[in-house]
Amino acid sequence: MPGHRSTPYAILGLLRMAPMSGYEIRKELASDTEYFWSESYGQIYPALHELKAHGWARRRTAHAEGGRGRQTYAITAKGREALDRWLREPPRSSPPRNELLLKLFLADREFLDPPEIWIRQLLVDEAERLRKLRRLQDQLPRGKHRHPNLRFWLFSLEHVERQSEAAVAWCQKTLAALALLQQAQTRRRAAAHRRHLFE
Amino acid sequence: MPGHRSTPYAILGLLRMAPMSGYEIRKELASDTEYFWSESYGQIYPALHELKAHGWARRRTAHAEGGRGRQTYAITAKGREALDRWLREPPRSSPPRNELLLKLFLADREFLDPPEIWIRQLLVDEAERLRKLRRLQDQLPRGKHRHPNLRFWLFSLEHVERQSEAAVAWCQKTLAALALLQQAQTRRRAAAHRRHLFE
DNA sequence: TACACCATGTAAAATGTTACATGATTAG
DNA sequence: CTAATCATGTAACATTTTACATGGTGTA
Repeated sequence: MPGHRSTPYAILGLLRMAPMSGYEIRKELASDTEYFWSESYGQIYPALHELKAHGWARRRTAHAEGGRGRQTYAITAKGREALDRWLREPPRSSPPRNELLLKLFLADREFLDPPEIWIRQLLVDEAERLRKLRRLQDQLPRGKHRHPNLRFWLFSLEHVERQSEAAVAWCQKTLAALALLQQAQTRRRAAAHRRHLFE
Repeated sequence: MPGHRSTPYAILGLLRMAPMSGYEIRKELASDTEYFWSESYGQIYPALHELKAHGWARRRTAHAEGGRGRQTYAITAKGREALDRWLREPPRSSPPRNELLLKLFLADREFLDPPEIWIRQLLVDEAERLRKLRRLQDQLPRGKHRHPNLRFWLFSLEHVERQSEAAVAWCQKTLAALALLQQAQTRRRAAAHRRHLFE
């Protein structure tokens, strides 16, 4: 497994919890880890083939001859070793890319309305995310979920929660600041209009 | 300019502030926007050629015949229009990918030391980032920098600042929780050791 | 029967980083 | 003279998304 790509390891990590199909992996990633990790089918299926080719996972074809049925993958001993090695390496952080902040940075004076709409939208989204997150945090400990390391999962969710809270607070403060700027702009324009009328 | 790639527009945005060379663009992106945006040379130079091909930027070859000298790019009227259109579109957000949180999620019970080291490191990094950020926020308003929209730049920096603060708080809380877990683990192991001795 | 969802996969395009090649200019 | 920095660029590789193709299974 060359390169320092994390996709195969993310999948391997899920397989260590339980044998799974590509479709199920997708679902897990779209629910349990949606706040900090995701993969598309275009990544998952090729990665599963690689894992099999490396002997890190075993494939079992459930019912139906000819290979079209459901394919379940299980981690192997070699796979466990590889996963352990990877888990011990320090996590890599990706270069920051936040298009909203870039657009704010590049925006022109007098360009107030679009940012206001985006930030309002972000506020709605983050508030909704926080609600879902807190519901999940509540359900997790008492729920049907038996994650091998619930405690660490909760650490991860708490990180996301704090990021979301910070985003909400920023939105509120920035919307207030924008409202003041808009008032000033409106007054300036009205004054210009009056000057125009009486000239 | 096909696709919804933001690189050419980020560059165009810088060119609207002042004509610049590829090298200078790199430097701006590595200082002014380092906290929320960056580009590598491998992106910048091809993008500049595309901008020129689209008539969104004009190139002037400074001194030296033969094309090897410094190449300065300036935005054109068409470029301004394109940038304006792009700036009005809502920002796209990228799917979340945080390898630290993924590793925590995948970690095994009893696997306490590596996460502790990573989080300690993150705490150091975020604290340093906060210091630099706050120094920048202080210098910006009174400094030599005459950004066309200082106010919005500060909004962006404030977003990063709040994210950093949230990260620092999470690190501290999580380190404390980990320390408790480690103590419990040590006690468990000592007990096992005593059982072993007296058996 | 039709619709929703289960399920696997590929190809192409888009996107991005890294390493390298090349040479000029400037400060000590 | 030498090292650092200025400066432009390309090729190879790595990564990721998107769109498409294909068909099964359960249920109203």
